[in-house]
Amino acid sequence: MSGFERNLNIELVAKKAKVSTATVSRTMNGLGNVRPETAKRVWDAVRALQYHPNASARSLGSGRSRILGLIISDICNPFFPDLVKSFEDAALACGYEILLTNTNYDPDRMARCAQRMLERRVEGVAVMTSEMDQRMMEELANRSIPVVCLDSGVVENRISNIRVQYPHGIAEAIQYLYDLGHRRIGFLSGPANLGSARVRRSAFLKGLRKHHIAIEPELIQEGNHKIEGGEAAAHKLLAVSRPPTAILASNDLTAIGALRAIQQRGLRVPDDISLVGFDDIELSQLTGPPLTTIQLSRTEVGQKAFHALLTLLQGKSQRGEEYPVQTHLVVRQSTGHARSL
Amino acid sequence: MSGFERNLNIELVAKKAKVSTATVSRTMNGLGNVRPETAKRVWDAVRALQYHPNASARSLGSGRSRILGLIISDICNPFFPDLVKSFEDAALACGYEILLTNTNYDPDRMARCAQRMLERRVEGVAVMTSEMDQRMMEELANRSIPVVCLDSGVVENRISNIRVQYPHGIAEAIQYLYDLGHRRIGFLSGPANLGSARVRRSAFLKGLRKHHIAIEPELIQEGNHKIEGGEAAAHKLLAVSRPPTAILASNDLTAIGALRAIQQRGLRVPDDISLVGFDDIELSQLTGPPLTTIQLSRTEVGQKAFHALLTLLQGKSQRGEEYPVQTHLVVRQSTGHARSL
DNA sequence: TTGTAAGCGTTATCAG
DNA sequence: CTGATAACGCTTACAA
Repeated sequence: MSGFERNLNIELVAKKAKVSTATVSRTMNGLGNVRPETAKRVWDAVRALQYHPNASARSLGSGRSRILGLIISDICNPFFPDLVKSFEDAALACGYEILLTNTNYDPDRMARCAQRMLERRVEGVAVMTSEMDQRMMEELANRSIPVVCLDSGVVENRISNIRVQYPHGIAEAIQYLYDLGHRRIGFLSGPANLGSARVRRSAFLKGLRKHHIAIEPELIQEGNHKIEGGEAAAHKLLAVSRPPTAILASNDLTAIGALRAIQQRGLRVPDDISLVGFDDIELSQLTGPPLTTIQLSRTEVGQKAFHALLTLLQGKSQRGEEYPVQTHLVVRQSTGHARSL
Repeated sequence: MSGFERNLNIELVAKKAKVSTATVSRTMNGLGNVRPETAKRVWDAVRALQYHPNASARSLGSGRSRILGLIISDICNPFFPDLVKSFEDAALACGYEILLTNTNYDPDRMARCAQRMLERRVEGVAVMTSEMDQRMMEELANRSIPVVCLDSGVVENRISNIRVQYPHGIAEAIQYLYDLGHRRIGFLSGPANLGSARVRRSAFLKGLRKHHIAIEPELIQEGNHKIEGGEAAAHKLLAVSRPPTAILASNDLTAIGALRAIQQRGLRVPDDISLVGFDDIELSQLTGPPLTTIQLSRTEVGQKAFHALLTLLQGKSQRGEEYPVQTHLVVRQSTGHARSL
């Protein structure tokens, strides 16, 4: 039952099934041009020996790795698990393996990620982070590897882009706050060096202008997209001479930090101040009070990223495309009427 | 600057550096037996061509994949990201690549995970989930692949185990509740078919016995380690004729569900009822009130899992070992004195 | 220190 | 429908 030959390979299977290695290969790859009887003998041998073809040899022989790269910032950031899962499930369903790498927000590490992708000869890469650098893009392009980015803005040959429609959700949020009587609205931005954070910020500014609300620099504070950063930034925001009656945060973690800061100062949400997050991570339903936030479906991003890649991979057209993903306001309990002064 | 030959390989590099392919290989692998001058020529060529060795060919040629498998249940379960990250960081630092797979709590999918591992010829596997099945273990054993499990209990040749010391933390929690005057302590278990859930449950029972507290079946309800399950189970627990004054949950998600149920019933935590979670996921600091919980360091689990594998991989000894990971109570604000009746 | 050449386990082409 | 056999790109004795 156990007791095993040194190296189980296609030849042993062929021998056992009394066919050539070519026939084993054809059978296992379902190429169809094998007589059913023969195929059965092959499969019996495969099962009996518990044979699993060597993926490296397969890649080398066929010239196809059947691997897709997925680059994210940090799996511990609650934004990513859903995205990873949906991308992976879609890819697996199409017979692709995933090479998942984390940049940890570090350009050096991003370079290593890219290198690992190249060494494994991935057939396409989804870059769901903004640490992407130019040199890496070139190396991928030189090798004709399709890429899909998140919010990069560029669409070229073999480069597609998932474009999150920030303005829509943010406009909804500002309109909602405006209707509740809020006129002084603060913003807790993400780190200035982060592309998506900049886009969120400018969508916010545009929203204010639409309502003819003057933009006051002191009402915009920079966080780091983490709880601590949001907490610190919110403290600054609350310390100004005329603090805002409502705060919009660049992501939910920032909002949660703000929630903490607000409560530390003895203020209540939403009675004293309204708070709106961004992303709608699981966590935002669980805070006290549950967070009003702008939803961005990570599942949708992951699925679209995969399909964008698949299209580039199978497509006759090399042209990249833009895939929009909508955002919209989800009202929960962290927002309410502006307190009359 | 761009414009690229069809297939960049070691031979092109050798040609450019005016050496043999063997020398390129030796240089890039840092085997040391290359004259510095020669090495420089090689590296120059590598850089100039932007050469990245083909990992598949490498595996095939050397007979070593340099890949470690990591099997988890579900990356969206907040228990796992920390574990994955610490395992991965440790592995990367030692030059190993990771093949991460999710079982989604599904035995069929677990089988596919195992198959993918086998095809990729991973050098070791960390099975951090309990869907592990016997057949898979045998296939791995047949191929002499080291395995490290989480809470499996078995330690054999080439099989190590990370043993979480549940009893310690649970005893601490019960002692703590006991000192606060609690005598009726309920338990929200995990799914009965989950190994680690069963271990947690029996550690709880043992803790009760130590304090001579009678075990009442109606004070033990089964959840599913998710929020909804905890919520439903807690409702059952609160509906009995003499409800408990304190509840211990099998994991934090369950406790969070319980928190919800308690509040839905107009009760307050900890004034009316005390609540203790398990795991100490990030989230447990963010609930209202912050959750008293039993900490289990996922980072430690991930690191120990990797080192267990490394030991098995490098070790002269084939013998598996047991690696304990301690748990301990973290008191926050969801626990207080038992309400006098 | 360097080069030559035989694998490694597949796939794919080409005959039969 | 099936079988030989030449790639695929690297590593690693073995020779020089």
